[in-house]
Amino acid sequence: MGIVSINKDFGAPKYKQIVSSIEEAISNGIIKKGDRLPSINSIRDKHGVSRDTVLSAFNDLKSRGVVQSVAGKGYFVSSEAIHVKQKVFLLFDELNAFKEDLYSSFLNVLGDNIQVDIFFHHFNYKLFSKLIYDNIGDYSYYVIMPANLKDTYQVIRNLPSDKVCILDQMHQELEGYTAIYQDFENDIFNNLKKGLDLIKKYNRLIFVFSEDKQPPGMLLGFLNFVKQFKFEYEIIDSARNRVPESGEVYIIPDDRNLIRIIKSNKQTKLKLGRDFGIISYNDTMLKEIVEGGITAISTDFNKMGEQLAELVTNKEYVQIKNPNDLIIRKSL
Amino acid sequence: MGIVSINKDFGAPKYKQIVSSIEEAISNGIIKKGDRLPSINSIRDKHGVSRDTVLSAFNDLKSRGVVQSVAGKGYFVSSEAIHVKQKVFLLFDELNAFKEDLYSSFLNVLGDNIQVDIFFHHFNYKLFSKLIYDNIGDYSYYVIMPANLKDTYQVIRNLPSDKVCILDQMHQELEGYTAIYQDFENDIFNNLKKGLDLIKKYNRLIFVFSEDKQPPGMLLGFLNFVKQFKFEYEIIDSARNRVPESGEVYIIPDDRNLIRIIKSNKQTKLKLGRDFGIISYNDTMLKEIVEGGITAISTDFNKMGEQLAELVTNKEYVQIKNPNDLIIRKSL
DNA sequence: TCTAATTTGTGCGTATGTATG
DNA sequence: GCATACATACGCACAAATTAG
Repeated sequence: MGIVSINKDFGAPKYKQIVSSIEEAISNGIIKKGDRLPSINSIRDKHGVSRDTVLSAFNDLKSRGVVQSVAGKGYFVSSEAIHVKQKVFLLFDELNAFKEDLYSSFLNVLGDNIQVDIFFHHFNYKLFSKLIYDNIGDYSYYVIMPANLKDTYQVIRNLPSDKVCILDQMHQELEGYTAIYQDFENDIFNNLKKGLDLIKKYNRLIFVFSEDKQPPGMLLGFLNFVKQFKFEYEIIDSARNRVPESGEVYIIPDDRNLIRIIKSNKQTKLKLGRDFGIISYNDTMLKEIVEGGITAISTDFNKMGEQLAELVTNKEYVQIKNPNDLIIRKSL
Repeated sequence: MGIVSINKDFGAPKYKQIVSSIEEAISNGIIKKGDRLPSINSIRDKHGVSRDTVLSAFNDLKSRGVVQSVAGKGYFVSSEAIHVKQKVFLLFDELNAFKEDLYSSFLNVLGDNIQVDIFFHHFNYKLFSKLIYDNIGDYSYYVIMPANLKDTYQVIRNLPSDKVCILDQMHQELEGYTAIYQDFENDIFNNLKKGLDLIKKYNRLIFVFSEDKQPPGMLLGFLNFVKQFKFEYEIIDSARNRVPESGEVYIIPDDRNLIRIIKSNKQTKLKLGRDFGIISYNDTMLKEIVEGGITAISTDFNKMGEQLAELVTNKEYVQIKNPNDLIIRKSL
């Protein structure tokens, strides 16, 4: 295989494709400072392009100080400092408050010369698939939050696997990819266990769980917990029209349901954190002060954003479990 | 046989026949993503139509994201999703909680066959400018939130003015454009006036105003109010290290400062809504329940999203002042 | 390095049919 | 019947990008 490749990217001019394939070879360490580039004529013959096309590519690199030419000898790499402008494809499920932290810490750690484009699939497989197919080859890195969509591997495998990072929810079929994920099953189990003493004040756990939005691991972890510690429990998919009763603890991943419960409790005389409890999911600033503080099981979205930025810049192959913690406040 | 055929359908305009024959070729798999379309001139010669006719057909496909053009090379199929009838370019300032309502009601009213791409300029003029220049001609409608960036007209005037809507903050230089805006100066004045009886319980107004993020009209409206009703006042740019004192009312556009004030008040014995007051800006769900309810001056973001969707589908030329209201809760 | 061919991008002028009031 | 606006269609000219020889 040669260093240069042309016609991977249909839209780009040929000379730019030559430039970027050489830049890539340098950044991957295939060619190093002092190495000779293939001659102009050899590239012309091998790829069937005009001599001028190769020349304009080399001139581009030369004007930027990446290569130097020596008459009668050839072109040589003179600097490995290529400022490849990176573009990152960031595919979220939906827009919501706690992505603010993730996104802004991601951008802060990334440099200014990296462009990030955001997309949302809204839990719609066809849209998910279209967004990825339409953008194959256009980005230097793909960050994908598959949420609980199934069969995403069928789409994702069309991307270069060294340029993909799976975010938040991990699926078996995607095991081979770089990922920053939450281990929902163990996290909810361990964090409930961590709050066991406080939960024991109550006698009944209500999990507000929607199959469409929440990951299945959450449910499994919850069920493990109630079985192991022999709690009475109930699973409901919405808190609409639900009025809390004494001795109940609500575990609420979705903020709309959180508000429903708190508002409907205004009718009762129950005191939150004494007569009934709430454990929320995904911490946001406002939860620090709502009703004196809402207890939350939450991953550290700032940390997730920072680590993601490091992955994008360093292109390591790793699977990172993002830390998750129980933040105890007055609602429990 | 060529890909394009004209005069099968005598009723339809020629450019639309070209569009649909290309769509048909894509859906039949005759041309695929990455393939080059016949050149404009070749279609003109082959079918004896004007160059302009072919061009308007290609522009239609381009604005829908089906094809992309590369100057000097040709038109290339970039997406096989031919059911997308419109693509909308949506440029926000930053990602934050209340945009959730705006965005989701916008999408709900828009049909399924309209694709929306979101971008953020982060109050950075160079980024703002680059994002627009990079996407000229690629969308059928441009929704732009200039925030308080200056000289945006220099960039925006390069877009077709009938395909642009200015969102939220209006500037004099952008007066000619379709817009859904807030009249910050009058809204803050009128809403403070509406809450006058409650504000009168206190004797000093503190406005937490940052020039970088908040629109200048807000400050003007506030100053009009304190002058007309002879309130003592103070303007600070951050609530960091600020501890509320008795008799103060805080007007707080930014949620981080809101939280700072509420948290720092835990040190004091002051009761919110009696000893000191808070008026927040931009209502979100959680403000209904924070500290028993935070009073907010807020525009109706759901309404804004709905009206925006109507504008995009009907392409009317209007300037709409989005309704704004004082939502009185216990914090005042 | 120069010239040429091809292609897109843009602007201007003109003409025709259709819908609207 | 008349005036106006709009979409459609055509022709021409020139600029800029790409590629080839």
